[in-house]
Amino acid sequence: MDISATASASSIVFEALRKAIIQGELEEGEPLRQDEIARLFNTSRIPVREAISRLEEQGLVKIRRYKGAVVTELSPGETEEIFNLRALLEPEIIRNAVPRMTPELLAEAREKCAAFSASQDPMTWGDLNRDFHETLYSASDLTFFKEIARNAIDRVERQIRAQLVMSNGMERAGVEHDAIITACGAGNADHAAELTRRHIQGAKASLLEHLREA
Amino acid sequence: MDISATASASSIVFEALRKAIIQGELEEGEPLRQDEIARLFNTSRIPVREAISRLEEQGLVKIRRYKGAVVTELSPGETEEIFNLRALLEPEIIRNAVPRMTPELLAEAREKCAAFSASQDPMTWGDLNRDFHETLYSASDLTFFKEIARNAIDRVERQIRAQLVMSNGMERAGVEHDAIITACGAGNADHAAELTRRHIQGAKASLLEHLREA
DNA sequence: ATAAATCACATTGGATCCAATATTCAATAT
DNA sequence: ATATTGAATATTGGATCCAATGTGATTTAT
Repeated sequence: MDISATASASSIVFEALRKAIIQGELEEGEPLRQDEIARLFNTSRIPVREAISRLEEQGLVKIRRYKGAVVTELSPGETEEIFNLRALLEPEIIRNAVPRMTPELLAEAREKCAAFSASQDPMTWGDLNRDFHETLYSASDLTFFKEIARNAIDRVERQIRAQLVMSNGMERAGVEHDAIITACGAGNADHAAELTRRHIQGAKASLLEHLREA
Repeated sequence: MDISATASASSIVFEALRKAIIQGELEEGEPLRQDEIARLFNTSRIPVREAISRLEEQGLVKIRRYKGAVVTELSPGETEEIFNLRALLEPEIIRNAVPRMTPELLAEAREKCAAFSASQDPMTWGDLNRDFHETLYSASDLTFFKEIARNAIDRVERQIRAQLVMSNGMERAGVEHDAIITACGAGNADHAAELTRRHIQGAKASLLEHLREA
């Protein structure tokens, strides 16, 4: 079933560009050339333009007429605001998710958590971190909350990755992940939510401190 | 300055379709025919398709490949979730806005508030209501919060309008607006935030009750 | 008469082409 | 030498055309 659900060219390009942006392969402020992208995907500029339109609606790029699209740049103040948004939304997602977590899902999340802490390769930290959180969130049925949170995370994913590699970012994240999943396992939704909020606020604080130094 | 900032065809079509959807001119589930829309705006299907791509990213339409786009339908559960999202975000926007409100802005908001309560034409209630809230929010500098809130409101604008015309919707909204703006005028940000939260929760409750009846 | 198959039409997805604007760089004037 | 103008090039926005898929009516077989 679900035959012929092949993705359209436009959605393939969209997902690929999204990934390239949040992974930092495309720098902030870097222009997206339609022709170049079209050649890259063996397609025409039409699907590329639809993909770029979508990216702008997601806030990942800015379009200026006849000038093209560039990867959105965030000021420290804007970064802080998005972390505050996350600190408001994601605890609610966790609170909703905890009573819906099956033993299987908890086991999977523990694996992801361990994989994150065990990884030695900084290139994978961002993905493993996100993978862990998304696994927890997947138990929640708050589809819109998750949609917004996903977009908020997308917008600051680059900074999250930066935060992980700096000072004791990984170490602290690992400890906090352990605490969150313990609370989830104990079925303590409120505590898991509060830990998630602090996890996000903590990341924000250390990130902003780092930005101030630089 | 800022000459030649003419809007592209695609953004004109996007805004027009967005308006048509949130105002209910296009029914839930109604298909959007690219050709028809293109003719309507004296343009080709290309800008129309970019506009529709944007609308999907905003959640206002759903696209199914080779079948086209239809106006998104919301279940009562989804409607409730979006109101809960609003109840989380909009109080924060107000809390942030209150200390930034100038006397001029307060005066403008009072006018909008009065215009809303005074209007006898149900067709205008939705716009006047939104106009009032947006005026208050405009004082806030939480651009992302406002962006998300705007989208959340877009998605349930139809239901908000329905809620206003039913039972004592207008009357209650008028009273609650008065209380909110009084708190804003007094500089009591926390109280204004709490009143906003209750305003949204109240609208949600009466809307859901109405949906259960029908 | 009914159900399956087929064909014509409608609609969307994508490619190619043209127009409008921006950018670059050389030529010219001061 | 530097600033300015203007042409050549690059890039985006939009129109038109073609291919792929869906839809609905009609035909045909049972």
